[in-house]
Amino acid sequence: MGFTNTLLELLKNQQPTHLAVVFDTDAPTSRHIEFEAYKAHREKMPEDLATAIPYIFRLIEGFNIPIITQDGFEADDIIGTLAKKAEKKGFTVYCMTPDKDFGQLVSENIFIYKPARMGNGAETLGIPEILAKWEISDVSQVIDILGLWGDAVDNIPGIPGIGEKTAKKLVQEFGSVESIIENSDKLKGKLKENVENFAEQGLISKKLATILLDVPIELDEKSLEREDANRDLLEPLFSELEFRTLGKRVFGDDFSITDANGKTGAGQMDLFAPATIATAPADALPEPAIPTRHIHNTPHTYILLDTMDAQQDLAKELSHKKSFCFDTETTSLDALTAEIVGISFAFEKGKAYYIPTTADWESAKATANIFKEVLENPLIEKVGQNLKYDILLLSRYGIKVQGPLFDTMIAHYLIDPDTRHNMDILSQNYLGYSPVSIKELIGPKGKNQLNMRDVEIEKVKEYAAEDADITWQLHEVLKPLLADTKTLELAQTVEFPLIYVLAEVEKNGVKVDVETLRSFSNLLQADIQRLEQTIYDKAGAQFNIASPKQLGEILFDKLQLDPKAKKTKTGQYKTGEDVLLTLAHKSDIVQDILDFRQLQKLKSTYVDALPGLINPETGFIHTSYNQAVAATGRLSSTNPNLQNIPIRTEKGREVRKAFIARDASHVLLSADYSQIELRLIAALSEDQNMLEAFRAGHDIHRATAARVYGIGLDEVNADQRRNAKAVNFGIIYGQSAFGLSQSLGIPRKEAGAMIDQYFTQYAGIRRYMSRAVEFAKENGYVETLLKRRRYLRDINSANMTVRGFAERNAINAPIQGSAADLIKVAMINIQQDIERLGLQGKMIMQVHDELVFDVPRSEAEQLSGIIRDRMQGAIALEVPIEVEVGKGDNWLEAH
DNA sequence: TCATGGGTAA
DNA sequence: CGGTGGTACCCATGAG
Repeated sequence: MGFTNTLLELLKNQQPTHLAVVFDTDAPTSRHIEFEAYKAHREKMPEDLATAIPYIFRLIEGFNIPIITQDGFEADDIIGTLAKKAEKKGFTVYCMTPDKDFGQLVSENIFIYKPARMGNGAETLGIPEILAKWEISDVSQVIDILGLWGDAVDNIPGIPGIGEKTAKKLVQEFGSVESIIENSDKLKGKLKENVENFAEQGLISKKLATILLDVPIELDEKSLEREDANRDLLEPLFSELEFRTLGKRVFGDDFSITDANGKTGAGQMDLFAPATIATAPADALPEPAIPTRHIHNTPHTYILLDTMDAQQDLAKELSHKKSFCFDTETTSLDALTAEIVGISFAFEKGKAYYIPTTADWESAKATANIFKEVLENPLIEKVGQNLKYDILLLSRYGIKVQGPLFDTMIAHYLIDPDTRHNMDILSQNYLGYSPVSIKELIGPKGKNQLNMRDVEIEKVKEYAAEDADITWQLHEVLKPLLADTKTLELAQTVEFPLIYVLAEVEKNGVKVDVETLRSFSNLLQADIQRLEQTIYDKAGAQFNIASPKQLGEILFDKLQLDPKAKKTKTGQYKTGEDVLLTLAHKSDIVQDILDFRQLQKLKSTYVDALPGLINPETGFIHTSYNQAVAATGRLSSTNPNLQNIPIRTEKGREVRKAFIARDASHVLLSADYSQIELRLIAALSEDQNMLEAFRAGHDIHRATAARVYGIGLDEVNADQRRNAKAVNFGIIYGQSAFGLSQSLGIPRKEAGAMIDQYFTQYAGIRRYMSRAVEFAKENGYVETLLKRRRYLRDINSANMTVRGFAERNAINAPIQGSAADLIKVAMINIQQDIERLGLQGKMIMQVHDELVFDVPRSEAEQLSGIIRDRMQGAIALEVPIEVEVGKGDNWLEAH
């Protein structure tokens, strides 16, 4: 589908006059001959391509596209050579292939064509885009970066210790791999060492990455001229593959599947996306690459309002608007300590206002309060980028923002969750406009970075007003895109209203008992020291146990615990928990090390870190929820991450005891969805057996064990239940038989048999899984109950690992994402009830399937009921939803 | 400051 | 034949 879609889109958008598809052949190329490792890599090409290729050829034949191959040369080289020749003849050339492969080729007439992803228009990458993307001054330097950094996909090694950032920096500074090697004396330390020791490898990598432009092949443009598609060939193919939508797109609505049964093989089919080359005469090119727009070459009216009269006039004007954009400039990124420096407003393209405030808190508050009425007006929509920040900030100034929201960051998160959503990138991509960088204003990150307040007001005005202007413009672009992707409703009914709830939860904060943590810390410290000593004694040496490097050397060099010890890619021994566990029987030092690690982790990450995160003003911990990072729709939590507080081990649970109610008159309520993901998979798959188990109120893991082992419910023993539980969870994530055997410590065959048996019993679930993958292959995305989308661009990849990843996501994203939908709806409804009823209880945490509240004892019962009802009733489903509500003085008791 | 290895949660 | 569930966050080390 990747190939098919891309092809259709190209034909439609670019309307190429000439087109060819280029393939590799089996014949060895110079790279194979010169570089052994590369050869090995290339020969590993998956055999399932073989099943796909017949379809591909039929498709290409159906579209009447010539195929070009050349023994001894790789497709990229052929395309490169032809592209250069075509360029000389005045053609505009589009290469469809990853940009890292073709970056070096891009020139005036050669572009990389990137097909549209849903919600994202098709792009052509020209010189400016490549330069910006790679941060280089010349397109040929793409291969220098690959020479240094390498490329895992194509098995190009690069130079060890040099990642993407370092590679870019070095190339910026020295220009090429050769020059870096020549000037290696200007480098320092390990970097210098690596460049010198691996110079040869760097050069080889560069050569491997270089596209050859001297393939002995002629450009016969006559033979590449486009011809009409051959319907007689394509129609049966589309029918066979069940490409209904595509068929309609190509042949119009009268196309229909003729034989729904002839679908054998479609499931395993793999349509890969070979590089294609499309050419069109230069004068027929519809749109030239747009030069980057920025503040200096774009007309704009940014107005500084520094008198109260002018500010009041603006406030009045805003009060008549249905919608406006606002943005605050502050002294810090932390909304709970930041102070306002100024506010900007925008409501028409190209025009914005900036209102500065003084450093004095009261006077800043007075200025902000001029806009209190419009900001609190429940009928006016507020547009912004990351509005949660502004809402939290303003709440500290006594302004309670109300009304519908439109957050451009979250809007884009719904349009395409896997990409980035910061304003600069959105502006570049959707407006073709490059905003003033914050770095230009306050300097680069570091100790010398200025405070927004230290910057000249004129400059801040330009920056701040531009921000509001861009955000306003983005909102105009993104809103229709939300509609196009059918996510507008999700945005307006769930994600945007949730912003208020999250702001509230963050503001409420969690109380932690510092004393509990301090004394626990001391206990841990004593244990850690004892273990340390034991380990030194057993090892016969003192070393830093927390250093994987030193630990590996002790275990495998000195103690020789495993002659076949595995190493990481940097040559260190692997010392992860799974590795150590397999060695536990060889020496009891291993268990000591594991214990040491556990305690050390607990102490440093939780016990000692949490007190430092208490806000001195409030005495509470205020985490920050990010609503736009997890591609499945889940929230994430930072500073601290309250979503990974230990619970599985005895000692870990101690940490939870330190999370307490705000005072003796309050208690914590913890409400937990029970097995929500399994219930959702049952509902989505409509598997009758699993639905029945839930409806009957059975323990689902026990019920599964009974089915898988073919025994009665009460005959299930603990082991069988444990195994069944592992399968249930494995299924959700698309775990393999190998994975299951690992996590259960049983032979792979046994695990495989269990999975087979599972699917026999729960045939609906197997059907759901293949349906999800099919849907993704057909549509390029999957969706949740509330139509939250996730695009899976790799779903048709030829690379088994990459494709497998996409396939697992196709199965998992709707489940995990629907669970996220559910709890988000519940959160909004609960918060509404709390406000409507004027309750004092507060929502203080969300942990994916759990909500925690800090409530007056007198409200505990009433709120428990509300919470349970709202969580159970969030979305009506064909499966009963169970919520467990617990109560206690601390989180552990409540959970 | 950055990369790496490791570990925690749902 | 080898590799074999995912995401997100945070910590310490080691070298700059």
